[in-house]
Amino acid sequence: MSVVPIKKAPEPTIRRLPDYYHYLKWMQSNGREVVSCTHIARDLDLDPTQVRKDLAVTGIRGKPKVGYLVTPLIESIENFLGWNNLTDAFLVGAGSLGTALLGYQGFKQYGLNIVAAFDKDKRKIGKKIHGKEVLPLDKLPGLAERMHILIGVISVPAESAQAAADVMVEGGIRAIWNFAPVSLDLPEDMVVQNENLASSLAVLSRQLAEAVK
Amino acid sequence: MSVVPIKKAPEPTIRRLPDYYHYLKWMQSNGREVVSCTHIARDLDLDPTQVRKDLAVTGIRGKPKVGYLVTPLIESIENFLGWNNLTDAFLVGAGSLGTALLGYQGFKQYGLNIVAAFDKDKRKIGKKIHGKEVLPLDKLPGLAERMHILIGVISVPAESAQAAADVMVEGGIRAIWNFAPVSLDLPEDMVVQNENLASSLAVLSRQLAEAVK
DNA sequence: TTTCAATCGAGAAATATTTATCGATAAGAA
DNA sequence: TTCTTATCGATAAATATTTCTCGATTGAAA
Repeated sequence: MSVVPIKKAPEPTIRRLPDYYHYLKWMQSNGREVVSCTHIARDLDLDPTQVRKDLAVTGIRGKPKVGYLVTPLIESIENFLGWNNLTDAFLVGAGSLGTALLGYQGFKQYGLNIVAAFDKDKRKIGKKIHGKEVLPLDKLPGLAERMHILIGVISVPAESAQAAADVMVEGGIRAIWNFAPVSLDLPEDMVVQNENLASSLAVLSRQLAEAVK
Repeated sequence: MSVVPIKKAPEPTIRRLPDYYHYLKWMQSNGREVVSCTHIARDLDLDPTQVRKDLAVTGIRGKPKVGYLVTPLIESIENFLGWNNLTDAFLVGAGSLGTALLGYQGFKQYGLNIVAAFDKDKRKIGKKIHGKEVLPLDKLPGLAERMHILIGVISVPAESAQAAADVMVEGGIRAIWNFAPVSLDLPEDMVVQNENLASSLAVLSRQLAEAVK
């Protein structure tokens, strides 16, 4: 009965939004001021109607014969994805993957700011990685609560992932970006995204097998 | 008219296969010999029928009342995904992401073996990263052809990605795993998987926004 | 001013994917 | 042996997503 301000969009659409975003940023840096779905579709190898529907979920409206104004469209996507303001996050697992994630500056562009790293390995604790100190894992709940951290990144081996997730839940974290290849057992109201390099590789392998058969 | 040995499976199914695979490996290491879709579904939070259909694409057959034998099921998935034998790959872009990918031992489990890295930056050329020498980019086509390399990994910044892809095409590479946030313009018969961290982050951001609204 | 072409937005149709239903089968208990 | 239960495989139904169609709108050219 209540008005729902955030209507749910299809996941495939949300997944394509960053592609549009990068494309539009590119257009913008080239001085382009307007762009139509037809062109976006051609360049990104998609269906024009699909592009139109995808962009529509962000609330933007285009003009017939012209298309969309690039800058407002970018803002609309940023706003829809919450990429216009930084959200602080904690990372657990300062191994090679964790180190790479800590060093990747690009996340800021996507509204994610990893402010601290945690590990249970005493040899790693105290070290600085890309300017961020590695803290003992048992400090996470207290700090997360105090700093109102909402997002956690898990980059530990599969066998430690559930424990890392539990600590995050304890600290009041609401969303987990999980790079470990396991499915986490979490309370209903938690949000999870499993980042699965294996999945993409699976699709690639399969398509390659079909292509060279 | 010809018999097609490799039937095409839905992409969502292929993407879930690695999850089953990891789960089954875990079951196997726990000494489990049989497992049913019902159990897999419960543990992985999926629909039992969906699990059954997914596994069926790999060609396995289960037994009523029992389920599937774990080991043959694992082999069936490995076989379907081509993970039972290593495919050599080249990587272009020895920056921080490239370094992380070169250091990640897990890919071997997924049939991918990165054997060499390439970069156009002279300061990086000649260096060894995780035991693999960084070679000049212009050597790629010749080497790829000679070594019959089929898979290329792109971990360069967005603006260099198309050039990297072109070099790969020139060297006869057939499948590209693209970590740069751009859509590549490639010949029809090339296979591409865009690995988009931004996509997952987009979904995570959106779900978090909905959850805390 | 009128005509034309490009594009949007909305809704319909087509396709893909997920979920439900049901008869058949196999293992173990009665 | 017969009954019961868990599960499979196949098919049908439901849902989600993509693609198509078409009238309306806008800007630019005639």
